[in-house]
Amino acid sequence: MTLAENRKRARSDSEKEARKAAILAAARAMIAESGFDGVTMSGLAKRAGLAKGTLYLYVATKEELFLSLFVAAMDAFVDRFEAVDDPDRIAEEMTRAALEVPLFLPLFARLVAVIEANVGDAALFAAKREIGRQGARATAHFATLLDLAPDRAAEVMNTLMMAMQGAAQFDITSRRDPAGVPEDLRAMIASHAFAASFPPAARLILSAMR
Amino acid sequence: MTLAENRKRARSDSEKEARKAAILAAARAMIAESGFDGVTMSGLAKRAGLAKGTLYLYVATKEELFLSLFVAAMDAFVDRFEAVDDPDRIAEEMTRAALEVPLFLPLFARLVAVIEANVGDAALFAAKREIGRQGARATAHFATLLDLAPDRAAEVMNTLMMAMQGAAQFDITSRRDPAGVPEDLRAMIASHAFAASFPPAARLILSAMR
Amino acid sequence: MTLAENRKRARSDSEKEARKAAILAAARAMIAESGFDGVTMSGLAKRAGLAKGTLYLYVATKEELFLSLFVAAMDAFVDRFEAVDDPDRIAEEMTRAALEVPLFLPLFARLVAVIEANVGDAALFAAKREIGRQGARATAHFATLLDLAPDRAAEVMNTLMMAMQGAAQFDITSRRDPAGVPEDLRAMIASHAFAASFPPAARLILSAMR
Amino acid sequence: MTLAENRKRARSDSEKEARKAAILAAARAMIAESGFDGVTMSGLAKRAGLAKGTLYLYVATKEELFLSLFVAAMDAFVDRFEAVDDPDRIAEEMTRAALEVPLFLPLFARLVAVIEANVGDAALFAAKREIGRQGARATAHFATLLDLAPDRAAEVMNTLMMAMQGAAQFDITSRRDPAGVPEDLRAMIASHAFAASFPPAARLILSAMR
DNA sequence: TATGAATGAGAATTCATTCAT
DNA sequence: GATGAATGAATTCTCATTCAT
Repeated sequence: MTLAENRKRARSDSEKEARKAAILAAARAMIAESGFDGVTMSGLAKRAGLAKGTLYLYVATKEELFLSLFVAAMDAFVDRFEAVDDPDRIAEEMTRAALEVPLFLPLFARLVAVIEANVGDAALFAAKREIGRQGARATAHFATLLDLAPDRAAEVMNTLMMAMQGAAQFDITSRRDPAGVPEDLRAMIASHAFAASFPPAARLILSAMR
Repeated sequence: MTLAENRKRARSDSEKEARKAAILAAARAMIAESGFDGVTMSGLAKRAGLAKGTLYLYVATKEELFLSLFVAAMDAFVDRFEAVDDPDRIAEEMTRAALEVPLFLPLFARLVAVIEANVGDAALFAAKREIGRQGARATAHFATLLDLAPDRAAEVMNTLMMAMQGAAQFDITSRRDPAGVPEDLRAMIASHAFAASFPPAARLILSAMR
Repeated sequence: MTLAENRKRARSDSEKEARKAAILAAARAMIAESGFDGVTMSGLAKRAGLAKGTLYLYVATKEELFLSLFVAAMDAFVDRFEAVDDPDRIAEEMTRAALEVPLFLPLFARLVAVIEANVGDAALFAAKREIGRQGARATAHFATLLDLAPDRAAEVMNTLMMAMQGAAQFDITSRRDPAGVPEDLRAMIASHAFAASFPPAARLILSAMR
Repeated sequence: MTLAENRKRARSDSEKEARKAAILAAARAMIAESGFDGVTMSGLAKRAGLAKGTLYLYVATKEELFLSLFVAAMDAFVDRFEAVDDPDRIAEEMTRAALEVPLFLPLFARLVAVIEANVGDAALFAAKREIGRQGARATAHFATLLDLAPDRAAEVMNTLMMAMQGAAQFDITSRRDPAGVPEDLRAMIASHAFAASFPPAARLILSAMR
């Protein structure tokens, strides 16, 4: 392998990654602006400054793109979780992290029923592996934090993540119709907001440790 | 209700309800056969022995239909939950009920991200009210069973339902690809099955009561 | 024929006519409110306080209904034209009458391309006869007014009615988009208003008489 | 353009225009065969040898298509009008041109009540501009031909075009039911044929110039 | 006569994805 | 690699009209 080849390949690789990153960024912007249904491949191509065909050189499928976004968001979420060092603030910090990592919650809520349902096996399994690794990372930190046996830590962590999944769902509903909600349903729907629903659930689950 | 019976006009209210029920039944059959995406309004009309236009007299939208199915399933689920009388078997009985009420879990998993996302406000709010009532019913029984204060019961019940929502999601994944799963992912995916994931989570949550 | 029968029949007939008139009135109101496309047979039935099936006992077709409305409007228009007694004000009075008889212009504009295109032969020919009579009535008055030979009067009258038909068309356009019209087209579109376009054309045509 | 030629991608602008022209041609053929209502986007796509989606790259709406056809016909009509050089034959030549430019009359008759009613603003305004230009062209030639002041020429031209609009409407009726017309209406309906109704009207209008 | 449940044809349209250039 | 023209499957939903009751 010559230096020239090397350089060329390297340049091309970094260019590719830059492109991919630009595409993901454009996708995030589109989602923020017009929601998940507002993302179309044509629109995304335009926004990323690419031709439609070119986009497909970097992204195999729209759902695969969402899956990439989720994996990245999950990664960021676990990063933040690993930074938690006060065992008494786990529920609060998980809540904050979930709310603050962009798109983490809405992507999590759509992960299975929407995204996985439209993704090829290869991409799905690759993502599963990565998500598994991230889960293990979180579980390990959790075990350290609370000084738990690995199995026990996994059990609690799983329960927390299930509850978070559920809370992510309810959160979608609670964002619907800022005002158009009938009086009698307002309180119920407001209570579905992630910031309101998840912390008590997490605390309850964590309290089972004592 | 047979095709022949269907043919006659539903003049009274009870006939209309019977027709609506027949449509829901046909929908359940279609889902069982070809999954949620396999349900089309034309196909459903044919299967129910109705003209397309007639179907629309009873069902405004495919998603509204799914919502009706979920409300019915939720009702059946709560009925079964109310029949539980042994406080030590709550986790097991919830699991059984969830698995045995037809379509309860897959509808629950799709409730927000798929169904609610495509339903008109009116139908959504009506369903929310009904679901709220059912939740209250479950909570009341739960409070009796464990002799809890209403607030405390609601908190635990909410947490259980969130975890069940999450477990319902993971369950979808675990049903994917009976065999085509790579060796290294098999265990993980198997562990996502509702029957495997929910009971320990439920037990953990309930254990926080003691 | 007994008195009783007579009464019954008479009552029934007058009831029928009252019904028909109520239907036409309801149709006029619906058109005024939501335009021609806003008129649906269901909506009309509801508005007229009838069941859909009952409506069809009085009106064979939606377009036949519009045709009835036009014939009535044309009748009113000719009535007003017959009241004109100053030969120097023909153009002005025709314009006023056309604008003031409710629905005359929009129905006239849609008469052929929309209404006749969807009407059965029987109804069409009946309407044609009636319209022919009304035309004759107008022509006769016109001949008197200007002291013209019948043929000559018919020729001028025909030309006036053709121009009025055209002006009725353009008038529809000019009512479109009160404000959303681009600057450069505003003058043109405004000049298409019936009140602006028809009088000079009528005057020009009438001037050929001198 | 044959089907085979159609198959290749229209990359350059001129290729695109050729494709658009091929679509218009196919539409004309369909109208000739089965009337305006016989034109469907699917049918048109098939006939033009294109996929439905491809058709939509070139034509946004069926009505927009008709509008394009009218603009083209109007252009051809004005071209023919500009070739008229004998001021004494204006009425005759306008009549011939209107009858001989394919689809000019039926499109003109449907222009407002049918076509414009179903076209988006953008397309409508673009067409209006073009039609305005063509009208100006006709008016200029008319002024030259009769040596009229521009305003006066415009006034007469407008009147002629209004009458032509009206005559185009009546012409539709007169083409209805070759034979099924009742005896007593035959003469009236025959007299509505454009060739019969427009020339005297045009002559009358033009006679006002002398 | 009145009712209103049932009918059903059908046409428009979108957008993810492919592939000729 | 990049481009963007071409593809086409697949579904929704309306509403005038009919007809069983």
